[in-house]
Amino acid sequence: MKVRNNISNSGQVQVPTPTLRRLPGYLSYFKALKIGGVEQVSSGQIASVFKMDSTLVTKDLSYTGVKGRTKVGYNVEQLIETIVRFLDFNTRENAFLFGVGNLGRALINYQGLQHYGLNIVAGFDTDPGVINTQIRGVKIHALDDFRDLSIKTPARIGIITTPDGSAQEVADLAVAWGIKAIWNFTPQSIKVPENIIVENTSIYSDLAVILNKLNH
Amino acid sequence: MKVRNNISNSGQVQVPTPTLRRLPGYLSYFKALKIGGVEQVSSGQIASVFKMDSTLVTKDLSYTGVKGRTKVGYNVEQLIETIVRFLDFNTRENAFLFGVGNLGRALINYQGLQHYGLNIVAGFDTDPGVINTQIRGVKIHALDDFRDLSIKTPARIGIITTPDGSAQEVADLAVAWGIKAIWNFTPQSIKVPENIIVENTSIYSDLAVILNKLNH
DNA sequence: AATAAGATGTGAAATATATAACAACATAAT
DNA sequence: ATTATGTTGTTATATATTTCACATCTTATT
Repeated sequence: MKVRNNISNSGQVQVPTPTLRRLPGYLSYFKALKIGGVEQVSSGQIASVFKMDSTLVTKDLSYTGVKGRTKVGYNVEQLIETIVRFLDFNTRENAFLFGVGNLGRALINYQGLQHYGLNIVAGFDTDPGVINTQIRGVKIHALDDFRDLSIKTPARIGIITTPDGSAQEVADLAVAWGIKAIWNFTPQSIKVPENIIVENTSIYSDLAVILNKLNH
Repeated sequence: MKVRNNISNSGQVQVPTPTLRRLPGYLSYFKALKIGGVEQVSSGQIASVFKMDSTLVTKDLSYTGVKGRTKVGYNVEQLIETIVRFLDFNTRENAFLFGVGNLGRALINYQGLQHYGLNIVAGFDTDPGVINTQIRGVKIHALDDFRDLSIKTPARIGIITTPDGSAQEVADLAVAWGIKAIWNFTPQSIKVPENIIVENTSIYSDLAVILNKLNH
């Protein structure tokens, strides 16, 4: 008999990916509540904002270990702290960014990522026009300097925002020099060794869903 | 007894959202194959590239109506055409973009969207510095001009790339003047009437998944 | 004090999605 | 021609996720 029950090998509860993907949305809402001076919030309120079932909210939150009080709801401050810690948004994780085009530049400029634990420590490109420039204090290097820099300032995450055609090439390089997880913003599918994590952020998937909802 | 069986009211088969989200990925791969001169591809090949079960690939493709040939596989050209039509990437859908910051600019510059059926016809902002400028032929207007423009050149999709705080305000305006679907790139949750479609593109969700995989 | 009402939290049921099993078939090899 | 093999496509099973039902608890009201 196979037992899974959301328990992984290490004995930790395996969080469903859909839950993991919803938590940052809640978090943003809770932060807005805090700014508005709200101290308590119920699963019903949350559910109505996100148009979902309130018990699903409860279940999602229960994974983080936060405790609510009957008839009162959850403490906003506590929700924020617990979720931030649960998602590792409080730890500082270094990342390299490959491909400083419009999207790459947008990501570096996006202060949000820093507040969510992601520290882009350097950018890389092949265009002499951007090499040695700085964006918000992040220096852009020639791709050839990657090896040296990855020794000096190691990073586990590589963000790929190159033109589609270069994605695989850059990914190979990144993996060769110690990147453990690749965040791929190109639509290109990337082949990596078994132990390397790849997360694809596909704008086109979202577009497909929108168009489908609009037309059907 | 409730019957769902993936059959919607209109009698059409309801496509699972996960399938819908995977199809653009396949499409990109098929386009690359075509450029490489490959004419046939099997579900097994596709599955190995995307590290998934081959029957799931078959199922996904079957929704689009494309037919493969036993022992041969699918015709690449045919796959591309069928998926493009299935996802409505061949129709031209107008969109307004609100908030011409780094991300907004990146999206307008991103030719990809045009090739996937999305036509950003105008940008809006409140910053006098960008109003009346042009990005790749897309004119940026004052937010106040939105009403007039939405009458002249109607669009069904509104893309929100404003600072978080303005998202709701802009969404209200967009809905008031006829936008049917909102593509929200801010982490802010947005309240809209029942009949309006909202699709949230949350970078933080992807980040949460990456960090979770890295650390657990 | 007792009762009512509104909330969390949990275990069971229902639904959705993915995997497995296999039949049907087309091509290549013998 | 016949057999072997690889591949599609479909039905059945397993797993994952969401919803439902309800017990429990906390506060407010009578």
